[in-house]
Amino acid sequence: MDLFVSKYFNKIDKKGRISLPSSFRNILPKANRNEIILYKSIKSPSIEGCGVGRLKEIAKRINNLDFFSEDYDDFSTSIFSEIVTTNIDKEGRFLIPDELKLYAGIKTEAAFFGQGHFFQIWEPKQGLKNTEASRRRLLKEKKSLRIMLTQQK
Amino acid sequence: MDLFVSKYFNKIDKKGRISLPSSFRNILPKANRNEIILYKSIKSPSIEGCGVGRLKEIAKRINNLDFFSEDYDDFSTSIFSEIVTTNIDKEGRFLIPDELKLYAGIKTEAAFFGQGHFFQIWEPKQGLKNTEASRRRLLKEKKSLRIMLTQQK
DNA sequence: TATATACCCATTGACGCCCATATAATCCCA
DNA sequence: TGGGATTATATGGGCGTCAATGGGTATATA
Repeated sequence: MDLFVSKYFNKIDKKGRISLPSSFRNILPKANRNEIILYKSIKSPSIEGCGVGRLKEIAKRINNLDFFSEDYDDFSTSIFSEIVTTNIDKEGRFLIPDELKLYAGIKTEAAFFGQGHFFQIWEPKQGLKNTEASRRRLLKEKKSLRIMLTQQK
Repeated sequence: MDLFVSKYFNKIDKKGRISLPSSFRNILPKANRNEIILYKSIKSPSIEGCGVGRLKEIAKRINNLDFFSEDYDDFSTSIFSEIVTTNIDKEGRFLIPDELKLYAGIKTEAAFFGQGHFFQIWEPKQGLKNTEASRRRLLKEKKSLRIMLTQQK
């Protein structure tokens, strides 16, 4: 399995450390298993995270934009300056910067939600609420949902 | 990680020294780790900086402009003649020339914003304002944003 | 000599590394 | 196949190291 799936609820200790779920750690390439990137989600009060490989991919794409255009600056600023890298210690724990904790309303506990190629970190109650809301929205569109789920390759 | 990412707020001491963030220093090649180049940003009241190796990259980009255009001269003059090199001391600090501080409105504190292959130095409040503005512009162009953020490896 | 800058040393707080424990999961063998 | 033994995971805490910052002094340059 090379996708972030399932959800986990972990605690933040006195030093601000929290364990990245083991199954998430195992998805990171062995080369860069001790570092992840975090950034504010654009669409929700949550933190998104993934391995550093994804960042390099983004860097390449931005670098291909016209260097002297306004778009270049906007992307560069909004993405690079907003991204933080954080180290994972030998026990699999990392620090969530205060600014990001604030943004997501996280205090002593956090919920990890697998999202495939990345994951989200939520304040536990809000995260669960969001999951329910998503599900409800989907069920309202049963028709399209059925298409999604029954379609064979 | 070999990219300038995240943002940092450091102080300028009485002697005019300011610490280059540790994560930025580590990106500089060990060979030239005690020297960076600085220049006025063309598009904003900020200072841009990078390792000396990037000079070649900048030259290449300018070279790609039409040699007979006004832009070529303008960029060439504005950038190359404005570049200054500055040394980093054993503690990781350097001096920002007065002219550049003036240009960016920097007094006692400065904000470093990672921009991938280079970084920007801002007067803290203005830097934050600029980040917000960039983000707002990008959100208006949802299409391009989606391209940047959703594409998977 | 006066001003600027580099080098050296010191302080403080944050962070990484190491070790420890409890609980859960897995293994392994009789 | 049952159940003890081993391993893995989440969590707690001590302590040394490093980063950011301050300041004294030597060196250089004008």
